Amino acid sequence: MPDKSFLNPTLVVDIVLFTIEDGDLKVLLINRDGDPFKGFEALPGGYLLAGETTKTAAERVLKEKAGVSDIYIEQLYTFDELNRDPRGPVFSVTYLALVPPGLNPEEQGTQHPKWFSVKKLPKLGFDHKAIIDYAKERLQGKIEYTTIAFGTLPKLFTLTQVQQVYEAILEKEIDKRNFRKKIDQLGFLKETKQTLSGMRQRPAKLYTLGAKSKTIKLF
Amino acid sequence: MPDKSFLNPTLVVDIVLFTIEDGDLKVLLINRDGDPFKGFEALPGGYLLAGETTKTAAERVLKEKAGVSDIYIEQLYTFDELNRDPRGPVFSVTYLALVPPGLNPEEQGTQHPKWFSVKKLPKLGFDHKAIIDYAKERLQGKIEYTTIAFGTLPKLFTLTQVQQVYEAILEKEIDKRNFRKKIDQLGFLKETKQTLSGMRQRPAKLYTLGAKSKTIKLF
DNA sequence: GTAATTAGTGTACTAATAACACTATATCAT
DNA sequence: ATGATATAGTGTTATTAGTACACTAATTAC
Repeated sequence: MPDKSFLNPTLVVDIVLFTIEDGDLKVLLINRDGDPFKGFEALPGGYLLAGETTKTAAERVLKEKAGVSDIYIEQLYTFDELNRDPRGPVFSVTYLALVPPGLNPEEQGTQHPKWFSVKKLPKLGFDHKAIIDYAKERLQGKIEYTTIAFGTLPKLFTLTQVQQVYEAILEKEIDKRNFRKKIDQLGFLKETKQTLSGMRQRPAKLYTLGAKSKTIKLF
Repeated sequence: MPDKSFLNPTLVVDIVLFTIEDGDLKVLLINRDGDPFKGFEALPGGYLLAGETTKTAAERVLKEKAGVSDIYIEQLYTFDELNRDPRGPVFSVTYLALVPPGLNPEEQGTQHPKWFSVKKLPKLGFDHKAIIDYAKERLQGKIEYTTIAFGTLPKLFTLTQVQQVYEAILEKEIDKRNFRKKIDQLGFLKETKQTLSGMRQRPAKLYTLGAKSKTIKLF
């Protein structure tokens, strides 16, 4: 066991919760009501409780602060710059999480979290800007060879919605026919008999994510 | 700051140091001379010292236990199962590191580390088997789109050596002409005027890694 | 019933990948 | 010296994947 010359930093978790809204990748942030970085926005996060792993703690924080559970979550990176918190060495085990759109976190959480487009982020406390950038890179990387993108979609979705997710995350336009051709030949989507009608246009077929869909080579 | 109901686990670093020897991916392990897991092999690792980040600590441990420095190293994952250490909650921030072959760690380190092929690992303590598996997956993934493989090669190397590294890491054979064609069209290797002679065959040209070589799309 | 809006579809060209075998140049043995 | 051995080095063809591009279909709104 470590003696006095060893360092045992405080450990926290911080979560980068993304969603796609209006074709834009958005991240959930909470305005800090105390020092340090009072008045700045910051990622939802917190300390570990006894008996918690970092993942359990991250899931609890998401439930408490954003009212979400049972969503896609994966460990991102451990940020450990010694001066990342002015109070002393606080290492942050960070998580990347995804929710479908339509969630109104302001009504759910206790600290009034809000969605911000990653394209115009406000002033952020700590190293949270770097954490969000890293999370975005991870998401952009993994969308190419996993089905992670479907974490931002409801259980039933249209092909246009899928394409919009890819376009928002990759920040580029994709040709509709080529996109559908590739989705089709990968064969991990299951067509349902339902359609999405009520729009002022032709109804779109609804799909679900099939079984064999974790590490297929995508784009 | 956390009060008594918060958990502040002990933090350690563990390093998965790989090399390629005889066409095989090998990992450096140290036989444990104390409990827990006395007599089992384990990854080199240790506690943080005051003023260290996890990366600094990992580099120090590598220097102390394997006698290596200035090598490729990247953070891998933070393992935090509550029962991964029988003594209590000990979270491990793990690193993936690479060295060129030819290093004899047994003569360098104080605790007689040895190379083991990842294909036939001995009994390992803690969750170190899972950590090595994860490191291997990361390496296999990153070799496809980065130049990480060159971390296991000396500054000057032949194309055959490069191919052997790819074959060892990906655990499959690659066609020589197709391999060289792709390496050539990616254009991040610089031919030198030196050759590797003294073998009982035609001398091979020696190459170095060029500048623009971090995130090129490879295989 | 006509305008507006998004859903849904195929073909031709280009680029990347995969399969495949021989010649070149050194050392070694005699 | 010369022939055997061992690895270095090199092109072509066939297949597969990726890219560019424009019209018809089905619904709702007026």
